[in-house]
Amino acid sequence: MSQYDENDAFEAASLSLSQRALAARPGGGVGGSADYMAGLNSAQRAAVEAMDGPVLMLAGAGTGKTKALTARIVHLLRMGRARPNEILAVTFTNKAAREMKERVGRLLGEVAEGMPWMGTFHSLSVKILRRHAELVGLKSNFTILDTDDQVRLLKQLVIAANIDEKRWPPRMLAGMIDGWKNRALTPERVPSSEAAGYAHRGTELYAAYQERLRTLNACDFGDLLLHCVTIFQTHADVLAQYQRWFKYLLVDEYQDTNVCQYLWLRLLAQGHRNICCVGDDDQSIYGWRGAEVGNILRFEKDFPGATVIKLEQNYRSTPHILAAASGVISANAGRLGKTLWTEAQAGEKVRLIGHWDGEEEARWIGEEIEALQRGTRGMGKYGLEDQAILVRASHQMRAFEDRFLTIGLPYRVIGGPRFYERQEIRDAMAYFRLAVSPEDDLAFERVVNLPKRGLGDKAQADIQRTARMAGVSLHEGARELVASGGIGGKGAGQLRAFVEGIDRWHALTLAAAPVVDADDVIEAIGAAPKPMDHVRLAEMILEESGYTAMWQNDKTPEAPGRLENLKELVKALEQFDNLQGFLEHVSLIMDNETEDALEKVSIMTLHAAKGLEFPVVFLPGWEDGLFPSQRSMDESGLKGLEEERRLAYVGITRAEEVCTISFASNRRVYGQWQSQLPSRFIDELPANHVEVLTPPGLYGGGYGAAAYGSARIETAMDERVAKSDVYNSPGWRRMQDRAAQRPVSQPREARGVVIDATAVSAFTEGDRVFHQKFGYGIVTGIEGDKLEVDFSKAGVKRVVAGFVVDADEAGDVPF
DNA sequence: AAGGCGATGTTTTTT
DNA sequence: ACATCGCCTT
Repeated sequence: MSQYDENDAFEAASLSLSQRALAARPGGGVGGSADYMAGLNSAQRAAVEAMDGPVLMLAGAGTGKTKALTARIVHLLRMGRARPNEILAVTFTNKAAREMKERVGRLLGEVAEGMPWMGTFHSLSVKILRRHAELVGLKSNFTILDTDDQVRLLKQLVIAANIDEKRWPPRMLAGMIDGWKNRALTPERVPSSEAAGYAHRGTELYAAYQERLRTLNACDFGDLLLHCVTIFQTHADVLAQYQRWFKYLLVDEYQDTNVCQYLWLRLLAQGHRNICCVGDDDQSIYGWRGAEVGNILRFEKDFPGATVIKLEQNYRSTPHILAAASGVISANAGRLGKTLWTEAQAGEKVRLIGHWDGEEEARWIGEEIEALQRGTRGMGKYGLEDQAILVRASHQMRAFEDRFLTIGLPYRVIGGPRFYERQEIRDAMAYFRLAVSPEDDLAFERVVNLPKRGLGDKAQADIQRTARMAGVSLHEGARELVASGGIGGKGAGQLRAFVEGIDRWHALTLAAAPVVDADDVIEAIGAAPKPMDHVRLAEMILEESGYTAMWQNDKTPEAPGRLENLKELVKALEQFDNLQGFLEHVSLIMDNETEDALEKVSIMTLHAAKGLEFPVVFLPGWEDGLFPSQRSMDESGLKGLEEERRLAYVGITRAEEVCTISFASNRRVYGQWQSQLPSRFIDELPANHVEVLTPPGLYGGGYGAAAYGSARIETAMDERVAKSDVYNSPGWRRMQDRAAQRPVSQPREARGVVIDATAVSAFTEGDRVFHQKFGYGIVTGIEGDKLEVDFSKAGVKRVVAGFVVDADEAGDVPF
C-alpha cells in the first residue's frame, strides 16, 4: 500500500483518531499535567504551549527538539485546536517523517495513520500537485524523474542544440537548473546576469527542458515544489483553500530550507501565521545544495512578533564535549547564538591525536575500538554498535574498510549509494515501469539493449526516428519498425521479442492489479493469462528479459551482491498492492534502513551523521584541505569555511561520552602523497577540554610530547619538518616503492552487503573462496582464523576466515 | 556492436 | 589511485 495513495486526506479519514484521542483523556490537556508534557523542561514546555502565531524553536544539538515537536503536535490535538488532518508537519527526509509519526502515535496511544499531512516537502508536494496538476500543464498521473533520467533527457536537448557536450556537460546544466529551481526561478525569471552561463544558452535549454517534461507528463524533484509554489502564486483560490485547511504548520530542520521551500511555507502560513519552525543555525550544512541559512536567521523579520524559544539544555554529551563544540562554533560570525549546557558528569576530555599517515590512523582507530569494546581503556566498555567513525569525504572510508576487513572488525557503512540508486535497481525499475506504462520512453531507452540484444546506436536511432515520425512511443515505434522490416536480421528477432515481452508484461499488470475485479479484467483482455500477483510478475519480468541471467553470467565480484539486491527489491514488492504503487513509492523514498542486529562499528560522512548520536565517536582526517575542504573554501570562501566549521560542530556534538579527533601528517590524495597540516579547527578547540594523546609510532616524540596550547603550532611545524626528513629518507622511499608494487587494485565492495563475521567455516589450502570486497581467490595458507588468499583481482591478502565463503556458495545465488 | 584504451575529474546528498 | 566516459578499434 502506497504511502501516497490518493485517499482524500481532506476528508474524514482521521476524525475517528482525533475523537478517540481526545476522548481518551476527558478534560485532558487542561493545564500542564498531561502525560505528553511529562519530562519536558521549561523551554520545551514553552515551545509546546506557544500555539498561536509564528514560533521559532532554536534547538541546539541534543536538546530534545523532536520530543518538543511531537509533544506540540499532541498538544494541538488534545487542546482541540486542530484535527489530525489539519496539521501540516514537514520534514526533509522520510526517516524523519517516519520517526515523527511513530512518536506522535506513541504519545497519542494510536497509530498516527490519521496524520495525512505529515511528510517530506516532496511527498506533500506530490500530494498537492496530483490534485491540481492541470494548472501547470500536467496530468495528475505524472511520473517523477530521478536524477539519472533528468541528465539523460538534458543530454538529448544539449545535443539537439548543437552544443559541445564535452565543454558543457549536461550534468552541469542539470546542476544549474536544480539551482534555479531551488531558488524558485522559472525559466523566464532567471536573472539575465546568469544567462551567460552554459554557453549563453542555459535559460533557453531550461525552457526547452521544461517543455519536454510537460510533453512527457513528468516532473523532476525540483518541479514538485516549484509547481506547487507556482500554483499557490497564480491561483489565489487554491492557495486560500489550503491556508484554511492547514490550521497549524510545523517545520523540522528549518535551517536546511531553500528559497523555494521557504516560499512554499510562507504562502501556506500567510493568514493565520501559525507556523512553528524548528532548527539550529549552527547545524546548517547543506548550503551547497541550496539551503539558505538566511531563512532561519531572518525568521523574526519574516514573521514579525514571532516567539523565539531556545532549547539549550543538552541531554546528550558530557561538558567537555559540549565545550569543545562550543569553542569551535564560536569562531563563526552571524549566529543566532546559543549556549549549550548540561547537568552531566565531566567525563573524558576530547582526545586529540596525530598520526604519521592515513593508514596508521585507521590502524590506531581500529585498535582503539577493540580496546573500548573490551573495556581496557579505563573508560568503560562500549559495544561496536556504540561506536562511529565520521569522515568528511566518503573516500576516507576506504582506509577504514580495508583495515577492518583485514582485522575482521565488523562495520557498516551508513549512507553510500542509496538502494534505489544502484544500477541494478534502476534497471529493474525501468523494466517495471515499462510493464506498467509501455509508453515510458526513458525506461525503454534504458533497457532496450540491456542485457545486450544486439541493438546498438544504429538500431536505437532507427527506433527513435520511426517513433517520432509516427508520433508514438518508442515501444510502438519499435513495433512498427519490426513489422515494416526496417531493421536488420539479428536485431530484428530480439527487438520483436522485447516489444512482445513488454506487451505481455503490461497485460499481466492489468490482470494483476485489481484483485477484486480480476475476472472482468481478464475477460476484457480476452486471451489474457491467469491473474498473477505482482511479486511473481516482477520475478518473471526480470527472468524473461534476461536481466537476471545477465548478472548470473557476470563473473565480477560485485555481481552476487547485485543479484542479492534484486532479490531484496522483489521482496520489498510484497509490501505493496501492485507495481504502480511500488513505483510511486520508490520514486520518492530511499529505504536504506537495513537494521541488522549484528554488532558493528558505523562508518559514515559527517553529513550522514546529522541527527544521530553515539557514545563513542572518532573524527579522523582533521587536516586543512581535507577538513575544512579546500574545495569548499575555494568555491564559497568564508561562507564555505563557516559551513565546514558547522560540520565540525555537528561532528563533535554527535558524541555522548568519548570523542576522539585525529589527523595525519601524510595522506595520499588523488594518488599523490601529500604532507598535511592539522586542521585550523584543531586550533579552535579550547585547550582545557582537550587531552592530547601520544601516537603509538613514536616518530621522534609525537604531538603528545608537547604541551598543548599556543606552543602546539610551533611543535606541529617542527614535527612536520622532522617528519618530512623521514619522508625523504631512503628508507621511506623504499617503503613507498614496496607499497607501490603491491598489487592493490581492490574492487570497491557493493555497499550494504551484510558481512557475516560470525560464520566459521573450515577451509583448506587450495579452496576456491569468495570475498565481498576482493572477489574470488584461492586459499594459499591458513593461520588460526586468518587465511592467506590469492585473489584473482586483488592479489594476495590476509583475511579473516569469517569474511570469505566457499566460492561455489557465492556463485550460486538463487533468484 | 562491443570491448579495450586513454583522457578526465574527482566533497558533502535528499527527494 | 581510480573510476567513469567517450572514442577508437576490432
